[in-house]
Amino acid sequence: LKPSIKRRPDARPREIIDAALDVFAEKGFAGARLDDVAARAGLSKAAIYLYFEDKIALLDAVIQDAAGGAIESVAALSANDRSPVSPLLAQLLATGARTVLHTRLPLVVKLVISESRAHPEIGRRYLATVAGQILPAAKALIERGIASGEFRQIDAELAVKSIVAPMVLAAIWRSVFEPLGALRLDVEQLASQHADLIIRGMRKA
Amino acid sequence: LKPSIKRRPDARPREIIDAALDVFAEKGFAGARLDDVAARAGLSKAAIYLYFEDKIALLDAVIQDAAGGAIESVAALSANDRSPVSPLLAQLLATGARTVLHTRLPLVVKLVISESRAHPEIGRRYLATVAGQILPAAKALIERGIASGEFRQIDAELAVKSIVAPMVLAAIWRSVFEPLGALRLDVEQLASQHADLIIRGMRKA
Amino acid sequence: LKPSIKRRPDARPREIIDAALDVFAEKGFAGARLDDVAARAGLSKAAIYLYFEDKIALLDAVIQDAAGGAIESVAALSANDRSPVSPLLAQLLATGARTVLHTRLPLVVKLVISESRAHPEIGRRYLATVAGQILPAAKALIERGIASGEFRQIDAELAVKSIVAPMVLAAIWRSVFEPLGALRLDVEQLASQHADLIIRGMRKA
Amino acid sequence: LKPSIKRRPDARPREIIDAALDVFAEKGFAGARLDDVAARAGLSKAAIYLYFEDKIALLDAVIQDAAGGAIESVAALSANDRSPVSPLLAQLLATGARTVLHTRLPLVVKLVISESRAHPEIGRRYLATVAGQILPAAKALIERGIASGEFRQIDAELAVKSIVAPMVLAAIWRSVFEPLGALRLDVEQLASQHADLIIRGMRKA
DNA sequence: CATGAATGAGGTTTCATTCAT
DNA sequence: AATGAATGAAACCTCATTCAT
Repeated sequence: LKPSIKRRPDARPREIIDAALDVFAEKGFAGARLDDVAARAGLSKAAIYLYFEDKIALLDAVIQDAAGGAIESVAALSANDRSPVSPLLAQLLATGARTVLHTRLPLVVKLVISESRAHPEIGRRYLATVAGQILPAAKALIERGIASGEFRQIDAELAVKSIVAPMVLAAIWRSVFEPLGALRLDVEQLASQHADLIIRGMRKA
Repeated sequence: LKPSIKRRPDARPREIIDAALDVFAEKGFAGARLDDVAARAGLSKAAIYLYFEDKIALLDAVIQDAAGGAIESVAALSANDRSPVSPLLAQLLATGARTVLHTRLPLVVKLVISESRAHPEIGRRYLATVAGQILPAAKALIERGIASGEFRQIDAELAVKSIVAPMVLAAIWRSVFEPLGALRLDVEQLASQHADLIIRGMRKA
Repeated sequence: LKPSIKRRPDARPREIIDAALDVFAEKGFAGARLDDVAARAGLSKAAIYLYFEDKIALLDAVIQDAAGGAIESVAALSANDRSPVSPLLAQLLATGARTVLHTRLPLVVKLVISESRAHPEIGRRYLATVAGQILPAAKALIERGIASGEFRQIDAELAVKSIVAPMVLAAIWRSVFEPLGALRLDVEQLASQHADLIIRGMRKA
Repeated sequence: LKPSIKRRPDARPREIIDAALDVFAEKGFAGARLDDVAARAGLSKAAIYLYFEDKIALLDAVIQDAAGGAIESVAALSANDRSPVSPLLAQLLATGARTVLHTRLPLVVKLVISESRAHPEIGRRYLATVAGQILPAAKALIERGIASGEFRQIDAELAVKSIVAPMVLAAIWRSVFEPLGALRLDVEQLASQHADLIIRGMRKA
């Protein structure tokens, strides 16, 4: 909080986190070397310790950092209260597609999948902040649709998974398989067609 | 200095692979210690090297081993030629659910997701053997449904992803989030309801 | 966890090389433990890797380091151009004796003999730098003696070996047999008497 | 000592020793793997332990085995008592050359040079059996030549080294440098010319 | 604030050696 | 007599972490 000399007000942690996400996603947490993180961030390895207690504290920061952005996206949905649900779901998937395409959340998802077993606290924190926000929000939407007669009587909890699963798949596809040479996945098309299929599937009659 | 234990037949590679899958899934490949693999397999660390060239050869074996089983499941589907497609898709998902529940494929899926970036050959081999078998088979099914007029004109390639995505999600859920304390996912119900939703969604009018 | 010791200038590689030569000469390359090298150099084992890629890179450095010194000794000889050759040969042997007695080249010679088969590049590098300098220089000297009528018509190539062989023997004797308890060899006397014998042997009539 | 069945009366140790000499000479003692020795001898690694206590016992056997042959060669020389010495020295060198060319003693010499520091007993045994026989025999010859007036008053101990050194050099050259691609050394020519040079050098006036 | 230098702890890999068959 | 299977011990090498500057 001291602007001190002429210096940007510490973009440092940002840069380190960004670099770390890249390296962690590429090599895995245990396989990543802080030397590489430092090099990519343009710092010395020792400098990382000025901003982060630990290698694992850095992992935590990387994941929590991404979590923040993800949640905001969904907040908007809960607001709209009385409109029909179907367009909102379509919009949810479209937003998901854009997030998959234009943010680094896919890398974080892969990272969480990879490291949660070995570092449960980190997994739990992510589960609480991300999954714990998005899934209930979506579930509420579906329940509203059922209540309003827009949808048939279905299991809302499971329906949520049916809806979001392709976006998870897309995140993995892009962060894992495309770098391997797999065919590029058209995420927005997938989101759009999936919304269409699922909404028809849930509709009454 | 005791070679001790009488040579159990040639279950050795099997036992090692099983132990390794557990440890790799738990700690990640880089984080796993061969000591732990050996202990869980009831061998000395050095004995692993009698059967596997390398730590990474062991990873490869673990994944190829699981791939084998996964593929057989799908072979059956291509056989049935003239029947309507919808029940086959439902059956595909049901089989997927059972696989997720009763085999260790979910662990392998997580492992592949985690390690493919750092070890591309392994990822590619998996992609070729597993994804390369299942996805085309399912796609062919859907195209047949479209041709026969059972389904609307939709993008078959994307529809496949819509169909299988929840099973991927289930695999991750079980292998990653449930051990963290997440609510248990009823995979068979999910498969069943998802089949219902998607098939309705794809049907003509 | 104590990086301790203040950075001594850049004597580090020197110190490591010196320590390594001792240990390699004593235990052989394969039998030498980097722990011992490190201890003798007053560093941690890991520190060696700050300066040398590899154990074998260290061996290479040890040998190339010694090669440098050895060559300079001979340079002087080629300079004197018109003087009679015999005194130069005597001087060559005297220099050889001093080198055997007062430098660590004998250890390096033993090391090269020991490790060249297993590490051919290293042997070849030494052959090129050391043998490739000394032997031709001496041969040129002898040919000059023959041309000037100082010596009989003999095979110069072989004569060179006759001349230098006792110094090689001396190097081995001192580095291998004396540490075993063999009688001390008076290298300077040997050089002197050998020069006398060989020069008389080569003289005309 | 039981011819038992129809089997050769145990050529086994021989074969193992021969194989071991090759492998030791190539990789050095510490770098050699008993697996390789076994493979080259056509046995299993474990079988070696039926004939030799230890890896080092095998090294000892290898060296002692070669020592035996070497000594016999020289025995003949001491017998001839009254003849002039010069031809005997020439013959000594000729025999040395043949030994260098047609036996595996050069490999043993290199091995002794390489391993004596790390395994002094072995070096000492070799020194006693080989050097301890040849050098004194040669020295006696030279002293006889001095006494009979054939040679000048020279230091016999050193003269011996002057005489044999080229054969040591030849042994090293052939076992170390020629496999590296160095020019082939004509050992018999060297022995012959060297005998000529040295004998002229020692002669009176 | 930043880093070069250093290291302890630990992991993979190798190998001489042994035992049961 | 012979071996395949097994292992303890150790060696090389890496890397997160720390301190002096």
